[in-house]
Amino acid sequence: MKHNLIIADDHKMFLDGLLSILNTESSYNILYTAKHGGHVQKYISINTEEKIDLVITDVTMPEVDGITLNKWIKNTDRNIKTLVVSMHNTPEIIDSLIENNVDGYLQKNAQKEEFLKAIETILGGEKYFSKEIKDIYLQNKFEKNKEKEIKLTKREVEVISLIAEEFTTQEIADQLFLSKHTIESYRKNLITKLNVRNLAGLTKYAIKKGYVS
Amino acid sequence: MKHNLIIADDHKMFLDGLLSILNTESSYNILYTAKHGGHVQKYISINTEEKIDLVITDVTMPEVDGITLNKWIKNTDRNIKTLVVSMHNTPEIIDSLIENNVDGYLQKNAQKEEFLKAIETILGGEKYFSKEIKDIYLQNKFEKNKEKEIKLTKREVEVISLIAEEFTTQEIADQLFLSKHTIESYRKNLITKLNVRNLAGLTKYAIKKGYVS
DNA sequence: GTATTCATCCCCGAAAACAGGTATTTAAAA
DNA sequence: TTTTAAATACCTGTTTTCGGGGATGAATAC
Repeated sequence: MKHNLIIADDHKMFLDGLLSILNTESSYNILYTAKHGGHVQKYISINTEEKIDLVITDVTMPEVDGITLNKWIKNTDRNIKTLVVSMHNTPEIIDSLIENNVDGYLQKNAQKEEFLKAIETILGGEKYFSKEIKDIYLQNKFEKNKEKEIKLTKREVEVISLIAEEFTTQEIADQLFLSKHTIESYRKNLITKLNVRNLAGLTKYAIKKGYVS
Repeated sequence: MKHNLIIADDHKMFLDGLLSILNTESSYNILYTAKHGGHVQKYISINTEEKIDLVITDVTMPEVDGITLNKWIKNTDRNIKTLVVSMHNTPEIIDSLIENNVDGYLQKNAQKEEFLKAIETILGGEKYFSKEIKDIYLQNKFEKNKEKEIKLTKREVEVISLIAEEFTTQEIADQLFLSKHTIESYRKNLITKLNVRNLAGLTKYAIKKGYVS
């Protein structure tokens, strides 16, 4: 049984290349090609009865881009797979697409073999991402996690250290020549910032970080 | 200049042996021998002007024993050295004597050479204890320290663990199916027992002991 | 040059912790 | 068997923490 494909890309050259690859394979039936996402949306909306297996789309297109198109398709209940093919691969684009359940992502400079493999994989129900894309995605994820790493200011470290050394708010205020309200604020902020519940949590954090022994 | 000695021992055989050893040394002058401590006390009390350098005494004697005698001698201002010689060496006896500033302690089965060495050492102003006695004393000290080590009961460990896991008193009570008053008691006892000031201290202890990570 | 972060200070009310006891029952140890 | 230790529970206060706000000046970053 043939699979029905739709292709959206505003670069004629790339579109032709892709078509020539797909035409060597007898199992793919190109239903429709479009220059931007809006056309694809319209086509899908009209042909409600037609089985559409896969939409291959570029990211950068006039009017309705690939990101929007993918999101739109995944919001239908038609079980249409999506394969995004792009020239520029920013982490933001990849992130957004994966967040919206895209089925695959390739760079445009991919080889014929990889295109066919990606399409096959996706039609088989699995996801396909090129190695480069996976790397970009993960690298970005790690960096974001790093950003999420809680950074305490000098003062906060001072305060949490003294807290873990069993001093009360008032005592810490006296030692640092600050108002007790200030220390209270620090304690409160630390509890929120470090996502703990109380002194015990603060103390554990301080020990883990080596602020106290 | 000869040193003046007094010997107290209710075992004639040992007394004779000791005398024979000391008589081979021309520098010791045996002032007096007694069968129990009371006689020594009386002798010392009466002869206030006489220089008495050393009292060698047994521990187990009728009426006034060696421990009492040592204590009594050390309470005078006569600077009289004491050497205790005993058959049975319990840590309690050794402890008590050292506590009361005894100058030496030997086992009765010591060799002639050790006796002489002990006496010389003591008369020279230093303390002398046989190796065995030192070992018994230290071993006992270590054990007592171990006893002093704070031991938490099973329940206390449970409670301090939960405290360090940032649960409140009420939450811990609920988890252990106990009254919140009970947990409050535990928290309070722990603070006292572990000599800390607050939750932070309890948490640090729990971490050090590996109750939480 | 404006937005954000840092350091600082303040208020309030509820909840929890802290300090200082006492008391009962049970189990273990001396 | 008497004493001691452990586990449990309660009472009365005071202090501290916690969670929710808001505010301001100075420095830093974009």
